[in-house]
Amino acid sequence: MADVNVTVLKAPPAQASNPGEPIWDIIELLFFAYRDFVGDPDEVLGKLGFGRAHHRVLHFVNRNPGMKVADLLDILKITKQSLGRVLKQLVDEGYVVQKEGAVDRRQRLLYVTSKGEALALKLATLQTERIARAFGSLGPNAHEAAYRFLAAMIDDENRDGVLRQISRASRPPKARS
Amino acid sequence: MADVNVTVLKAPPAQASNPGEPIWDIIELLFFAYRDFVGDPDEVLGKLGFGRAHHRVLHFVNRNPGMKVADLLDILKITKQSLGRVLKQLVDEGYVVQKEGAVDRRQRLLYVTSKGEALALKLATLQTERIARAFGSLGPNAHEAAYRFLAAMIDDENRDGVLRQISRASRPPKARS
DNA sequence: ACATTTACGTCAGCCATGTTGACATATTTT
DNA sequence: AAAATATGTCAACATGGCTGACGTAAATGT
Repeated sequence: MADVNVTVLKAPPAQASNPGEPIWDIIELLFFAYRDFVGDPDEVLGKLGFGRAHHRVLHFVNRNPGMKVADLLDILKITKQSLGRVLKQLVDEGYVVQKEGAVDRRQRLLYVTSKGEALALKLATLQTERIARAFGSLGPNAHEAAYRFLAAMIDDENRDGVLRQISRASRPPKARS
Repeated sequence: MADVNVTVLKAPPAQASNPGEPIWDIIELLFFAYRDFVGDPDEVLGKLGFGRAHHRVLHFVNRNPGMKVADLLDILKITKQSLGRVLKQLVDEGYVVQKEGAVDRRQRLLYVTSKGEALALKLATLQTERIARAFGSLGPNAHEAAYRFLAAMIDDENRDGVLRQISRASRPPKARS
């Protein structure tokens, strides 16, 4: 029996949002919540000589095996030079491999190794524990509420693409010869 | 009549959370939502030669007029050297002023100028528009749901302090001679 | 009264990770 | 054959974290 917190907090918003006035509470909560959220993996990453940039690359490669470098650049919205630096380290240390594309041999399709998958899972588990703890302290529809709120916060132009990518990721192992 | 989006999206979570498995959708949505959220102010800041570090300092000084430097360091969790760099620029360019503490004259209490307040408000308004748009596309209790989710995501040790700080911020103008 | 602690500032240098710009190489497309 | 595409690389620079050392003024403790 895990130590699950099932207390349903009755926390009211700090303010009634007057029209036109900044929504200070959500602005600040996003800052604090995100900082704690991304802070969890830092200790593990630090021991390996990696940073958050490595985490992001490893995460998305793990979730989208066989993705192109260009796709990764699109998701991360950084330059290929910035990506190249951290990607090279991940490849050199055996967390990621690049395979020549079968159909288009210019492509270097990205895959995690088992070592990389293990690390990605370890980091995701840390973050999942925080999320699960939060959901446990809220009502039964907490997951759906969080999903809808976060999805609605994404740029209109990106939202559909992101949601599609999230739902299809890690479904078919994208069988490759 | 503003162009308010009142469509209530019926977006289901991408996955039923199997126990012990990473909650991939929320992990990724946090990444994308936060990136778009903090991206809004960047253009404005860039024109002024400022970055996100300046934004954070300006934001919290605006919200907590008269705060001590030590308090700001606690909130931001950075070193005084890192803070000093951006704070000095904000002071030099007339966005923030430091006043000697009346009771403890070692303290340099921080206040935004009217120029600083105007910028803080401009940036907060950009982010508020995104949040309001999101809430508009969700149900009537979206604000409370988001508040509770984000609060639950904060470290247990910090949560009460953060919530207290959020609720009392900008209430009393902290009258000062 | 004097010693210590506290609040803050500063100098110097390092690191991680973002940027632009230019150029190279292999491969596919036209 | 020429042009476009996918990727890599070199060089230089900016931002914003960090550590360590040191300084100064004011408050606090004995």
